[in-house]
Amino acid sequence: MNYNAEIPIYLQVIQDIKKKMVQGRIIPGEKLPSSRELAILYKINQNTAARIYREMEMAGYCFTRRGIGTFVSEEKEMFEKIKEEMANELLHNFMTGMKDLGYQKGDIISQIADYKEEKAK
Amino acid sequence: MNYNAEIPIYLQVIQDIKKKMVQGRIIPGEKLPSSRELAILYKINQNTAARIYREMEMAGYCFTRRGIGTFVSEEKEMFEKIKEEMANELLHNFMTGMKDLGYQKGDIISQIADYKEEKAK
Amino acid sequence: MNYNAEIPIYLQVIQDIKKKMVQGRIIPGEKLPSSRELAILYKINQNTAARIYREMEMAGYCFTRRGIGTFVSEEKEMFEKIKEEMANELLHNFMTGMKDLGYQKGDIISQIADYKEEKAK
Amino acid sequence: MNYNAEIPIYLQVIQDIKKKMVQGRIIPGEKLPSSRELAILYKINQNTAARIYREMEMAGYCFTRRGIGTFVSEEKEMFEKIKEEMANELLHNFMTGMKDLGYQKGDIISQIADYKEEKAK
DNA sequence: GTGGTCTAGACCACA
DNA sequence: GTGGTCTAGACCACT
Repeated sequence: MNYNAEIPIYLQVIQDIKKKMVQGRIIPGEKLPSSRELAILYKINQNTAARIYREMEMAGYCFTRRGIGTFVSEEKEMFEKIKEEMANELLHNFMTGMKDLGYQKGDIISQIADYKEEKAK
Repeated sequence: MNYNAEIPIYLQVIQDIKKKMVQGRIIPGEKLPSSRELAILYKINQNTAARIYREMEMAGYCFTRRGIGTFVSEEKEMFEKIKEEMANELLHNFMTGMKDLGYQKGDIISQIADYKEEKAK
Repeated sequence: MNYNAEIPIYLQVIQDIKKKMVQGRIIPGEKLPSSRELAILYKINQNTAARIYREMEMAGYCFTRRGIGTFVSEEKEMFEKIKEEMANELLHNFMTGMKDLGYQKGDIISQIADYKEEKAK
Repeated sequence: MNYNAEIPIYLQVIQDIKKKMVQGRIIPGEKLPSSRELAILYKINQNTAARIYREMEMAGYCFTRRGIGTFVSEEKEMFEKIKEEMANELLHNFMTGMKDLGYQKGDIISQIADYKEEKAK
């Protein structure tokens, strides 16, 4: 994983894990890697890994059993909620940005229709 | 201007200036405020203001004449280029994000059609 | 038994055993379960179970006969002493806490009079 | 400040600060000590101090301005809420504990009426 | 081995 | 100076 220097690593990893949840690559109730493993996986420090799980737990994404491990929340509805939240945020940022640039909804839709994996910088 | 605590202020200001260029509120060749003035305008630190011009100059958006000031680049095509670049970046980030979440082009277009200034957090 | 994640399990178990002594559900001289059995009973680790008896023995609540088992202390007065100690500790903690919050004895008594199994988080 | 080894230091400090808020020794909107000062004040590490403010901010007790400092929340109602929460927790723990020991409401009230700064272990 | 806390020390962005 | 993040390394409680 390549980290964006502008955004805290722990947030980038959380984003990545949330994405995996939404995509179904991580399922409700599943055991997550131990914080030590997570640290190795993402090439980060163990403290940072611990912080990731701590924040995710506070957000309700997972829960923890001392000495056993960290587990994905079992509430399936949460996965849908995460998906919607992430989509809304993307949509809002995009639309606000495009309107600031002077594009109207029609322009935007046709640009999307034409969109073919173009590469942005 | 309200700053987002998560993103470096200098980037938010650069974004704002670029937006003004694209919208025609800043025109090619125009003299930009001194970094001291910029600092006051945006309520930021002078170091931050200096950094903004440094970065914008490196990106080719403006140039500096010692003792006179900082000026917007005179190449009009650049304005179009900036607009396209910004739009492409927005589009690419958006599409990549949405596809990561599992949305198809059709879903995305209909969501945009429904979009009505919803507020994301 | 539901364990509170904030407090060490061995302390929670000791508390529980002391409670049983005070309530008369464990009587003076009675043989206590082996640490293996204790571990199963409370769904805890054997090391934790061993620690519990070690700590209780140090406090004088029980004694161990090698090869035979661990027994509740035979001194009946101790049971009364434990009860008083626990009550005093509870009372002291409570009163100190409430006074720190600015409550006077009168307020406190009326709050207790009103108390009806409210649930704290 | 003497720390209880059983409870995380950061929680003990948060508790202490909350107490000061409730007692009016810290008022709404007031600037809190910088994390470096807090570290010295409480003889803890700067990271621990930072964590304290981070958690307090997430709980809504204070807010932060980068480069400026951390400030107590300006919502006065929150102070009352904290006081009630802390009192309820104390009350609940106390009553549950006393009832487990076999005391009835009447006994408890008379013990409180007799209470005179006795010292518990 | 697993989560949780803590310290020490460093670097960054912002004022 | 102020908040924020990160690493490295250590120790604890629990399985």
